[in-house]
Amino acid sequence: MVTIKDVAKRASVSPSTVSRVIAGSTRISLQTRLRVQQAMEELNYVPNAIARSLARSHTRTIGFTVARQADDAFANPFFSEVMRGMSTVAQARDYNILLSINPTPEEERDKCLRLIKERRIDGLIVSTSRVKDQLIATLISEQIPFVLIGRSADTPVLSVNNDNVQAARSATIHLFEQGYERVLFLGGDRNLVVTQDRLTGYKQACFEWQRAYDEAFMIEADFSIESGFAALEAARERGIPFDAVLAADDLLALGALQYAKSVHCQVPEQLGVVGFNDSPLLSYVNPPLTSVKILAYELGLEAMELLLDTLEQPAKARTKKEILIPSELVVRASSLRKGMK
Amino acid sequence: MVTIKDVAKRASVSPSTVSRVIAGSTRISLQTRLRVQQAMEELNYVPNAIARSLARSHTRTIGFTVARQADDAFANPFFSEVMRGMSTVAQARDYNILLSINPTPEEERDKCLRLIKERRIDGLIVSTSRVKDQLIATLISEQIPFVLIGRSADTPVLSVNNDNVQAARSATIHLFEQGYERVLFLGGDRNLVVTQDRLTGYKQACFEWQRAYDEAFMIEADFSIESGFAALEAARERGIPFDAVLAADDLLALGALQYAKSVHCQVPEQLGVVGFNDSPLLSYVNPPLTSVKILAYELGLEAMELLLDTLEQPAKARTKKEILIPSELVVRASSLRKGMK
DNA sequence: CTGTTAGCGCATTCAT
DNA sequence: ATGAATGCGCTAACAG
Repeated sequence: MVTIKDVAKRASVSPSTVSRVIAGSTRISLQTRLRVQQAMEELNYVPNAIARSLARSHTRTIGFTVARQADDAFANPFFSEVMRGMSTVAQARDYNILLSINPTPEEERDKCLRLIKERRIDGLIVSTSRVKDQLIATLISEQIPFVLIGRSADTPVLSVNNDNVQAARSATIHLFEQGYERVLFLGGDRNLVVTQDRLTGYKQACFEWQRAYDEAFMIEADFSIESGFAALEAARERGIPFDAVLAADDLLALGALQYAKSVHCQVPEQLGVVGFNDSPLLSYVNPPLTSVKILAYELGLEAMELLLDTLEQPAKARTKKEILIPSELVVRASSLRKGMK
Repeated sequence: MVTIKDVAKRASVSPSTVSRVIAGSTRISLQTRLRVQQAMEELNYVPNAIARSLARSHTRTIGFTVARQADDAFANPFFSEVMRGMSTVAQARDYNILLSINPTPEEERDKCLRLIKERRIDGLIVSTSRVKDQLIATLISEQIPFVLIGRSADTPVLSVNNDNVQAARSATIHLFEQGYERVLFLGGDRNLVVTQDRLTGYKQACFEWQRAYDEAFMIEADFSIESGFAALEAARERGIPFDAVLAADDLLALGALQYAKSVHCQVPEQLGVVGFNDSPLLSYVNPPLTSVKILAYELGLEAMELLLDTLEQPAKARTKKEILIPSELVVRASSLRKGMK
């Protein structure tokens, strides 16, 4: 392995001089700079990032953590897109990404803590938040630099989120405008902040349109087609009337479609359905599904940008910035009763 | 930050002793071991992985690289699943994963090389291979430990692959069995080894069933619905007759479905369609799409296992092991002319 | 502008 | 079984 010493020798300077040209110090004569650079090239020298990290006590690598529980998620392209976004700016700003996929929130918490304490990462991007999020609480109390993709329900933190409330509200109103009377909210895990926010938006729309809201209108399900199906079946059995469904995820929405088929109920004529995430194949299901498109790539991008800014200028970190990324309702047949738009 | 010295002091031993109990050395009296362990806990000590890496000259982190070009790919859950698989064994064996997403093969090559030379990673998992793959060639000549997910067209390397040839063969035969006469191969980038292997399987089936094969039967497209659509339209315009399509990807297959719809051609009656990857929503498109299910999770898992084994026992690395993961044809309506199975 | 010195936190000889 | 000494490769005062 070729080290800084080898370069120094070849350029007939001291190691510190080499270190300086690597760091791009200005107080170096053009002469020696050139000589050193040449030596580096001739020797094919690449600085050892580990040694560097040890000396400077930071690593230029960012952790990205996913609690695999919250992931229908990891099965849909959402995370891939987030990663692409993060990667783009990481690349541009010369950072690396360390991936941490964990089966449970507990393991996630321990793993992240360890990564930090081991000094493997300088900061963290967290991808899902629950109501009393252990990870976030720990991160705060340990003063670990991080940004959340999503929203923190408890303490304000640096975060970039999509406008779930607004999006759910628009989607619901869209259904009302299409003439649906009783919209059900078909949500995922109640403890996820996303679910809560979407529910809030839904309620808000109900309120604005002066539609009755009842606890029974919120039905909870896992993020799966089967679960969505089952939830609606259960709702019907309990005698809850409805002619539309706002699903907090496309899989759930698909479950609603399945349900409709099973009870010979026409979509969109007798049942309107809207999903979340705008999964790629959605235009090809039958009927094509209306869905809220979320800009996952942008979420990842902004999150990384925010974190790196914070890391590089700790002073600015005082204000707990919260970035909001707008989403878009992609209207397709499954919610178009009036054939309009 | 609490270091090994702090622990040493508190346990009234030397730093090297602490280092030994961390490493699990046997030549340590139970007494002192206990004392040290207690001190570590009391101080909440976690070894600095960077310092450790520098001293031992390896990092216990593995790079995972994706050339974003080959990725329809990154848009479908394939990569997510691969990562989950990798992550599972990494976690179990106490390794970390460094993510590298690159826009082009060239940048990918440079980035990976750099990660290695910077000593950030001990080894690499590569996710797509092309015909004269620059990355792989470089990796070999630089003697960098890596395993390929896929197959190397040029030199034998450590790899874990799914049985593309066999899978394509079975899928094609399935179409023949269903009574289709002229099946077209709708492939992605010709330079991808996957494409080639699937084409080989397709040809093999043609040969076995004594069907004519012509270069014109292989049509190339990007990994997108539109491109698949366009490719079939072009084929028809060129007067190539066909009544079935084996698509090397689900998106392409969907393009075929679109095409069929546009020319009022019934699927599966007048056109049989089979895809690859078994994307989650496929059962819900119309008609439900037959597709080859690939065990991406297993691919990632085996790849990581293989790489770590190699890293930890360099001796075994001599034989260029190639693991094959079987896939499964999931038959749905889009290819079921005879209503059988 | 450049060289010298002293760590960064840990692992690993070599003694004892 | 344990301690002292040295080095991993680089950065960062401190001199000059």
